[in-house]
Amino acid sequence: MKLRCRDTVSDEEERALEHACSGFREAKPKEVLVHERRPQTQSHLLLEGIVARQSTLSDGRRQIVALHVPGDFVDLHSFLVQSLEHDVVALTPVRIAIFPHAGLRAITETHPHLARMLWLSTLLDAALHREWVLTVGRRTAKERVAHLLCELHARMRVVERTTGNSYQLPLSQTDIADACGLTNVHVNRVLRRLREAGLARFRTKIVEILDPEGLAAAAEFDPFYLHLGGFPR
Amino acid sequence: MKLRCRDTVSDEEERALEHACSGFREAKPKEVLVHERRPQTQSHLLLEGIVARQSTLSDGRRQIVALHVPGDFVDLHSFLVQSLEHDVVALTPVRIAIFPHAGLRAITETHPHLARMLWLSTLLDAALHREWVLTVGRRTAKERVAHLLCELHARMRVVERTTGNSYQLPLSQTDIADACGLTNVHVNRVLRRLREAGLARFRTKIVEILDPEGLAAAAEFDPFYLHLGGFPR
DNA sequence: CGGCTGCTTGAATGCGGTCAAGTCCAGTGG
DNA sequence: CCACTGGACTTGACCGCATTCAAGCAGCCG
Repeated sequence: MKLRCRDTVSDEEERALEHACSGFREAKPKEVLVHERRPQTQSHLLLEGIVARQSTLSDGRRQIVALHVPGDFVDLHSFLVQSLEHDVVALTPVRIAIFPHAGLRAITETHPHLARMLWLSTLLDAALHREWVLTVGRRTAKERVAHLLCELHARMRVVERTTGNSYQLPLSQTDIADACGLTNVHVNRVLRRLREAGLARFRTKIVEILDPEGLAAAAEFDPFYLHLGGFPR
Repeated sequence: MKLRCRDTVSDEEERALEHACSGFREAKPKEVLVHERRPQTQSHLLLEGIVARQSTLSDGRRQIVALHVPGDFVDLHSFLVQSLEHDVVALTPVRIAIFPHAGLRAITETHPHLARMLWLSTLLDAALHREWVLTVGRRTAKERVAHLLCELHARMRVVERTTGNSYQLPLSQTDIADACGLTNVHVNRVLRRLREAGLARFRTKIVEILDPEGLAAAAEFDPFYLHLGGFPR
């Protein structure tokens, strides 16, 4: 639970955070963990698996607005906005830690530094959102998929879910398409092109990055926006 | 400065906030207020005018990732992430209030409720970002432009910058294009179609919404994501 | 006056979507 | 054991929305 090491977290703060956790939960793929527009009284920290935040237009067009890997606070923001404007859905089997809002609120009253760290984690979410706006707004299909593979590689590595240049990514091509603002058919074609270009491979739910520099160049990926550097807050 | 009335702000908190403001600044269109990747020591609250946060790919493709209207804290997040991954640019003549990070940090130590309000404002930013991901990822060109006009109308109304169903929007069509992930040429065509359909008009830097319900329907616009409802935090 | 920026419109191009058919499984049940 | 089923992946052919390229126009300013 001490995954958030962009700044030092004291033992006392770690205990305060553990104290705010009321329990755990598991869920299966496709299960909706949080429904949009329903008042929430707790937030969720992802321990294992992958979850998506997604919105759907009336005619069924679906967009994944964020993907989360283990260690991410999936809906910390519900603590202050009460109800979400999107669904939170498990894409794989997941394990989750639950944090009632009352406890989070108490932390903001008594542990300002820890509160800033939590605030920071929502700011990093926002930075990811902005990069995604850039991606779906201006990058080509090939760049989008390549960028997503690079981003997830970097984020998975932080939480030690990679083995060298490959990592498990138990998503369907349709999931990737909905994250990139493309169709599953076109994602399939793009993945083939990436494979044929010797850049990356995605099969049997495993991503292998064959040419890290080449893939990053093709995506114009620069991990700066992940703000991985630590400094005192 | 008491624009943030989603929850009550006490006199004492208002004074604390005013105390944290170190001064003011003006800038002309196209001026870069904050450069990406440069360490920051202060944040900026927009008082008058419109600013954009934008990223640019190496070949010049530009994406506006956020637009700000008076009353918005443009880069409050620099307080915790130190340097931004995007530029902050004035699109019109602007007037700005400056808040050194030290003062903001002090607020988090001594005014937990005010700190939560500031945190909330960054969460609302993130909610806007997510809606934009949905927009550029899944909406058609016509829907995108219509949605932007609706969103800005709602946001401008909150800060009393509207007169009935019209408001000043001193942006170029290229700015709108870069916000919507389109080209200026196509935005021009879409605006014509919106006008011919009797939905909205945008000329001489003024937006007139001729058919609010029709425009919202065409955009599938629902202001819920703006989280305008107030409740205690 | 020229020069610049932004708006407008037309014609051609192309990226990604749509539609459709077919393949490859893992799971299920006869 | 194999037939059946459903879901995800793959590939091809065609289509269309938005881009690109280009030209012309309007307003503003030195």
